[in-house]
Amino acid sequence: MDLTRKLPRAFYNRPTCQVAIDLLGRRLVRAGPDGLRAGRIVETEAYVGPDDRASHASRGRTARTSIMFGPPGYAYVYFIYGQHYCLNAVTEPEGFPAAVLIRALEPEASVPGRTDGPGRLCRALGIDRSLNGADLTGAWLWIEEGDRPCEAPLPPEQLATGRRIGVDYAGEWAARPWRFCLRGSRWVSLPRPAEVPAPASMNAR
DNA sequence: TGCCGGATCCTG
DNA sequence: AGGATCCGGCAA
Repeated sequence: MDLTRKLPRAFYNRPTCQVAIDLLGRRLVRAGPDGLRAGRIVETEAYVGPDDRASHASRGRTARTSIMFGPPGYAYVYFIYGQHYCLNAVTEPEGFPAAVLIRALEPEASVPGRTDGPGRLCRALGIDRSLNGADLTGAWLWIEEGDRPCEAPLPPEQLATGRRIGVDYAGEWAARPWRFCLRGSRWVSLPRPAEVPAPASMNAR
C-alpha cells in the first residue's frame, strides 16, 4: 500500500487536539534546493483558540498571528529567541485561531542533524520564514499519510500525553495535557512525557 | 520609540 | 545555569 498521499485540507479542519494526535506517525516532507528531506512526526502540541494564554493568538489578530486566524492546512512559521524557527500546521475553520506545533521527527534518509525539538527540526529540514503561509497540500512543504491511511486514527495505545513545554507563564493553560507523543519513540524531545493514558479533558476548550 | 520577554538550543 | 540575539507587542 502506498501511503505517500498528501493529507487533504479537510484533515486540518477539525478540533486541534484531534489533529495534533492524528498527525503522529505522518510524514513531513520538505522539497528544498537540495532535494527532498523528510521525517516521521513523533511529537506535537495543540494551541487552541483565542482564550489559550499559551498561544500567540491570545493577544488577538496581529500581522504575525493572522495566519493562525486563516483557513486550515497552511504553515505558521515563527522566529523565536533571536535564533530559531518553529513550524505549525493551522487548524480549524477560518476565523478560529488554532495550530499544531510540530515538536519532533524521526529522521528519514538524507536529513542532516537532529530533529528532536521544534527549532532543530526546522534547521534540519531547511524551514524558515519564507515558508510562513505555505500551503501544506502544496509543492514545497507537505504532510503525507505516513504510517497509515488518511482516515485511520492513531491506535490509542500508541499515544502519550503531557503538559506543553516552555509555556509556564500561561498559568492554568500550561497544565493542560496538550502535548502529544508517539509512545516509546526514542526521537521525542526532552523531557519525555509520562506514559499514561490521555485524560478526558484533552478535548476541552 | 524604547523596552521587555519569548511555543529554544548550546555551552560551560 | 546562563547566554545568545532578533522581533513582536505594548506602553509611553
